[in-house]
Order: sequence, then C-alpha cells, then structure tokens
Amino acid sequence: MAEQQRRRPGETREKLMNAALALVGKGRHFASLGIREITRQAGVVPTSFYRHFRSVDDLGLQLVDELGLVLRRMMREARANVLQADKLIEESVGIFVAHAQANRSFFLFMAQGLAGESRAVQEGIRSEMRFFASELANDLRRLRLADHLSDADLDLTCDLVVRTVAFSLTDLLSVSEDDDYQVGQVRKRTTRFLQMVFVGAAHWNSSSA
Amino acid sequence: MAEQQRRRPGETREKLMNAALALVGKGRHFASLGIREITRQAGVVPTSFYRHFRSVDDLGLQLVDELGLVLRRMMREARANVLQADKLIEESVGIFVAHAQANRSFFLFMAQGLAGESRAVQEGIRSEMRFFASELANDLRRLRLADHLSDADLDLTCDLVVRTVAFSLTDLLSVSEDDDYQVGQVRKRTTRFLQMVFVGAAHWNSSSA
DNA sequence: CACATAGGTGAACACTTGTACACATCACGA
DNA sequence: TCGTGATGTGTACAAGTGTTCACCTATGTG
Repeated sequence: MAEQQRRRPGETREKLMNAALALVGKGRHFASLGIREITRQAGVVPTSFYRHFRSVDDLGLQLVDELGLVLRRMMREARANVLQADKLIEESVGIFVAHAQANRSFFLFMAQGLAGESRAVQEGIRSEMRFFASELANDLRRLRLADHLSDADLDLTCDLVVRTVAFSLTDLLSVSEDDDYQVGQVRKRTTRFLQMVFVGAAHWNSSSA
Repeated sequence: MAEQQRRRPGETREKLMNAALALVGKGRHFASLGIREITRQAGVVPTSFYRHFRSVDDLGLQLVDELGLVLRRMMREARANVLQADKLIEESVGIFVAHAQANRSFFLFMAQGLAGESRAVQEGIRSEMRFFASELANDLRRLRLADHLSDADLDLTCDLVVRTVAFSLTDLLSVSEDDDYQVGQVRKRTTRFLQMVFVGAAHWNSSSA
C-alpha cells in the first residue's frame, strides 16, 4: 500500500537500535522501553521489530556489541595520542570524557546496563570492561611502567582503574552535556582518583608485604 | 464489602514499599515497575497506592530515605566492631558484605538507582554516598589515621573508597546469594582495592608534589 | 455521641502493550 | 523466467496500564 522505497539492507535494524539509544539519551531507562515505543521512535511499524530482534533484551545485546566497537575506537585513539608518560593519565581521561560526550547515549546505556535487568546485557558490559582492563594491562607492561608488579597485581590495578573511570561515567552523565565547568570538574576529579590509584600501585609491594 | 480488619496505620504503605523491593529483589528493574504491578504484589487494590504515594518515583524517593537508615545502621556496626587498626579494612568490608547480603533488595535498588531514570532518586542516592564519605573522613580524622592529608585530599580519598565499595555492589549482587566462594572472592578483591587506595593515600603528598 | 478524617474497596474509563496473521514488495539465484 | 526468502506493512485482539469516581468503614477528637 504505502510505497516501499528500496532499502539498503539492515537499515531498519539500525533505525531501531538508534531509536532505542535516542530514548535512553532522552532520559528513559532501557529496562522500561517497550517494543511499540521503540518502533514509534524509529518511525517503523511494530511488526518490523520482530524481523530483526526477538525481544528488547535481544536488541540490548546487540547494542553491547556496538558498544564494544565504540570502546575499541576510544582505546585506539588513546594509544595514538598519549605523547609523554607524565601526562598519560590526564590525557587519557580527556580522551575518555570527549568520547563519552560524543556518544552520550551509548555510555548512558552502558551505565544503566551495569545494574540492568537483563542478566545477559549485564554480563556483556562486564565482559567489555574486563577486556578493556586487560588491554590496559598490556599497554602498561609494554611501556614498562609497572615492572615491579606481579601480573595478578597489575590486573588488580587495571581493574580498579577501569571501575573508577566507569563510575565517573555516572557523574559525567548526570551533569548537563554542555556545562563545561561541571564537565571540567569531573575530569579533574577523575584524574586525581587515577593518580591516587597509581601512587598506590607504585608503592604496592613495598607496603603490603 | 470485603471485611476490613483493623489496620495498624502505615501498614499498607509498608506493604507497598516492601512489594516494590521484593520485585526488585526478584530481578526486575525499578524503572520498569508499574503501579498495578506493585499493588498486586502487595496484595492491595491499585487505588490504595495513591493514598500513600503520588507516583512510583515518589515511592522510590521514600525508599531512598529508608536506604539511608540501613546505611546508618551499617556504619554504626562498623564503628563498634572495628577492633584493631591493622584489620580495619578487612573487617569493614566484611561488615559491608554481610549487610549487603542481609538487605539484598535494598542494595540492588541502590545500584539500580545510580543510573536510574528518576533524577530525584539518583540525586538522593548520590547524596547518601556523599554523607557516607564525609562520615568516613571524620572517622579517619578522629583516629588520626590520615594526618598528613589536607582536608580536600582526605575527602578525595574517602570519595574514592565509597565509589569502589559501591561498584563492588554490582559484583556482589550479580553472584548468587549463597555462593559462598564467589562472595568470598568479591570480598577479597574489594579489600585489596581498598588497600591499594589507602597505600596511594599514604604516599599521596610526597608523590604528587 | 457525633463527626471529620484517613485509609481501604470495586467499577469504570480511555489507552497502550505484546504478539499473531495475512499480505505486499523487493533482490537474487536457479 | 519463476520461485524463494528477507523485509516491510496493516489490521486485529486480548490483556494490561494509569487514573478517576463514588462509596464504605474504622478511629480518634471535639
């Protein structure tokens, strides 16, 4: 009936995922989204949803996959841009904040998913964080910045770093997107948190023996 | 019509709050709860809800208040039970884990609320965490355990501690309630996180000047 | 005792929800 | 060329939703 223009494959699928993200970005919680709501936002008929996803949770899982890509992009940029070791933390936090701002909805979704209602989404996000932490550990090892730490202690440190940053996400996402002052505050605070963690790591074995 | 037994005042109100908590404890996300669902679980007619709360978010706000009481009880117990300073961290984490297990639904609600959909609930929980951190700072000051730190740096430390513990909540709540091994793992890991933070705090000024 | 008030109840409303079914349209391989 | 499968659409329905209304009953204060 309504004219059906030729569609690039996967287009509606993208539209649906973006619609879910958009709603999350608008302040809704992912766990409270419904199929009809998402399709309405996407400008698509409800039935189409089932062509691509079995349920809202399923869509969530696929969002986690995309989130993985976003995180990898961020990591790549961080690796390319960290020039001097002494500004390493500051610059990394800066890159993180910039990405979080540029992909606000995505990171909002991530923060929500950590205590979300779908066990699978939760585990997916957790697993992305583990991956991130292990990559960080590799980098630190390669740069020989933590030679005095055992592998286990280095992992511990990186896990703590990732957690701290992840928690900062909730700070960052709860201030207005363009309140530069507040955003700066979060950045400074996060930087100091990480500095403290690294000071702890630097003195770890000598103090905990 | 249906016989109306004499009710202790506020009874239904409690029933409603407990019902919401029970649903959260069962794996539901607070943001996805509806009025009818809550009243059904409470064994009460939907209309009764409005006698006590204006909306689900309102109920959430009142839950945050109760959460405050739970946290205070926990703090009191921790203060009473910490015997030797050298086991301070270990014992505190133990008490925290015990309380989190005993009030699983409450802490689940807290973890969800941090990235929740109601701005007010979010701010309430955040504020409880700030209070907790400032009390912790007072204690450390009183015990003269952080004399070398400025007030601002002490606050920073305590904030980081509270965040770290709060994040552990998501670990703790995602493992089965009675999987003692996993729970023990979370406890050990959290303890080491905090030890690392405190090592960092101990060497803070000397390393960051 | 009378009465105001708080709290509990059932029926009804206008919507929204998830899901199923039948059908239309396109791209593409046999 | 003709299927055939993937993707889109419209309609339908039963069930669940938030909220309002009028009404009932227990309780405590004047």
